[in-house]
Amino acid sequence: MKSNKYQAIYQQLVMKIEGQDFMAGNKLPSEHELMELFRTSRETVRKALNQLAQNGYIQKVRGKGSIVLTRDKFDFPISGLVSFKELAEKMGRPWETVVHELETVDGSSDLESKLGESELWKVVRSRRVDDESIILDKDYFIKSQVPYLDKKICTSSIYDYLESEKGLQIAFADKEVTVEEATDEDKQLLDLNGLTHVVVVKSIVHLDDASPFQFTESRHRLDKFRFVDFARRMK
Amino acid sequence: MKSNKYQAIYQQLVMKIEGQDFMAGNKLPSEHELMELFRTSRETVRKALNQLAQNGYIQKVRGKGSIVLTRDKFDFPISGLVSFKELAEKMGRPWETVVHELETVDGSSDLESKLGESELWKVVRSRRVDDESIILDKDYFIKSQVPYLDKKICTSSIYDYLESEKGLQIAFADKEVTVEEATDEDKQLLDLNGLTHVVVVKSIVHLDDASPFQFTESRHRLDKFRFVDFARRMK
DNA sequence: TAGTGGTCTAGACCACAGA
DNA sequence: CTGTGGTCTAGACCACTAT
Repeated sequence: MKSNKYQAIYQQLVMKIEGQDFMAGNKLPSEHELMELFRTSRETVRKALNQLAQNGYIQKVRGKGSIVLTRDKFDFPISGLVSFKELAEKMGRPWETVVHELETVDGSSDLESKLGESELWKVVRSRRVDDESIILDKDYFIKSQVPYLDKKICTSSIYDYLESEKGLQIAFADKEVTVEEATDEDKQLLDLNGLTHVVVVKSIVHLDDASPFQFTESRHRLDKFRFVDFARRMK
Repeated sequence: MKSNKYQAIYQQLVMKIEGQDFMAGNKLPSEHELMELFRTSRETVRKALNQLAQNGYIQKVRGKGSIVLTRDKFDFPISGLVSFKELAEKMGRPWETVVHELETVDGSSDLESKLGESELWKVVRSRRVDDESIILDKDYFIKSQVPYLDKKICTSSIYDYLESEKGLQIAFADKEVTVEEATDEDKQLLDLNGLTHVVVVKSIVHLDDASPFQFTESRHRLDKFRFVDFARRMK
């Protein structure tokens, strides 16, 4: 997809690792060997290797080499930016989205301070898997960034629409995970089966130019929640 | 501390950002300017800037510059590797650690597959803040990596001991966050106040040479749990 | 000692934003 | 058009691991 040399090298190495051509526990070819193999400079090889290390494929050890790590633990990777649609497709489960609200609101002072705008879209959706509503998503979008929305777009994937139709590029998100008592709204729109609490993931999503454009509150049924993180000590 | 040039530049820029010398929303000096300012090459400046971007201090935008981000949301950063001691000190609260178990065990087949060893230390500790036990930590260390442990070390910080006394360098950790029903042990050792579930953070910690050496299960009281994540779309 | 990854340099060309 | 960041090169020296 990308013409970048180091990304192409990264992708080829990922395929070889996932295809077990390079086994976990073994060492990757040295930077010098990869340099000749891909007919490129060492810094370019190193960019690809750094990306592999950041994504948990290898661990680089000075004087030794790059060790391939086991990826078994990552059968269900949610770390990072993952939309419900991507998640559901990864799980290979039939899923469904129900739109409960789609309206324009004036942001409360709380939301305004986070998004810096007052005209917002409010979208409330529940997510059904195996005939149970297990996630309640409450999204707020800045209307100047997202002038148009309809029920059909909300039912499929708003992100797909924004990226493909509007050319908006999502860059990064701050997330906060807590547990709260279930509200009346939660009890009404989710199948809680008597559970008294929900896991709440709040996030602020930013665009490529660093401007915030979305605030999301995702309320999960306790027993269906799982979050995977890969933390790396950066020196 | 480090003689690396790019880390020194990174640290100086962090100080200037946190000291508001560079204000949020404004742009950092361009790479060319920083190059002359620090009398170094552009790639070295870029290494420092990439580190700033990864840690959420700036957002780099092609054709424009590097924008300083607001850090208000990060008043309570747990993302990454944070020991209970670091966390408690950051909160500025008086805290206490109670050691319930400290013994050698043969790893179950489940643990062995994760750590690849059978001789393990098992340490069970609860963490008290404001006279309430809110976290139950169950740690397993590989005995060949950590030959000696005693109650005193467990009461303060095992990590401090390992890093300063044994020279072990922690490199990265895989974490998984879920919610489980409280066990009898949870009810006994935590002040649950009738709560029926606990947040469970399981993690595998690796050393610099990529070998796993610790498995931890950290069980948190629901209402005292908070996890902050900073996810960045890597292209 | 030979081989590994870590840092650093001085240059080059490209893609993009803005006046 | 100029200035910005993104990629790439071909070297150099250093720190560490193994033998």
